Amino acid sequence: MSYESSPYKEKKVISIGTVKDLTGLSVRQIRYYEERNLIFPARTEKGTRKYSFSDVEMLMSIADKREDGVQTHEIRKELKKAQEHIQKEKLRDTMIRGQLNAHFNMIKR
Amino acid sequence: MSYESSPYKEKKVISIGTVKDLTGLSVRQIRYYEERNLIFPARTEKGTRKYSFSDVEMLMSIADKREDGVQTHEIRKELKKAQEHIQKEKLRDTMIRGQLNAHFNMIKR
DNA sequence: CGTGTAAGGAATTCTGACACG
DNA sequence: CGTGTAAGGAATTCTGACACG
Repeated sequence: MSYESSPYKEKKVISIGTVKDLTGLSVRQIRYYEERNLIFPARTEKGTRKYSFSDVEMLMSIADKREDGVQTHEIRKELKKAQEHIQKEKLRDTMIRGQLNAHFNMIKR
Repeated sequence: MSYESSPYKEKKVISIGTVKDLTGLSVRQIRYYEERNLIFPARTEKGTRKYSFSDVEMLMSIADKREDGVQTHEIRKELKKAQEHIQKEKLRDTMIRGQLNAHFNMIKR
């Protein structure tokens, strides 16, 4: 109950025009939400943006919040909080693993 | 042990240039394999091709076979066979379901 | 058969900027 | 703040065709 792990969901392969079709947002809006650090598309060597399905979902969530009058700055804060939460979870997992390993090593020797 | 069901794998959102990068094939080759009915990209209203991750995987499999000297015509035949097999599986499932439903209905009444 | 390439045109994407409310 | 738009340029994609082995 923590990780999404479809290999396809995170792959950055969708160009901005397709993202526009998928989300109903304008390319202007899509680029602007990037400027506000809400999404982080990859770039090809030539500089064109590539989005993942995950990015598309995030954009739809942003669109919902914007419709409710939430400002990008607020959305940014929520996002940061969510990311910190994930970091803490990872750290906790790492530490539990460390403890378990320590125990096993004690037993084995 | 029958169906692939990631919602993302089948969605046609990748343009031909990205498919080229993903597969290492030339756009000429990618279009040619379509002409030979080995892949079936979608088209946008403007006519540009859109591929799914599934298409990308098929292309990689085609590339492997071509390297082994298999002609597109042969690959086409294999593909047709595989598709017929899937059809039969679906039919069998449908009939089993029908039988089961018939049984349940008998019991219920 | 399978692939490369040049040709011409249409559609896409990019950036930086001005406009508006 | 959030979004539209016109501007200029670069890169993408499309089709039909000729070339080659």
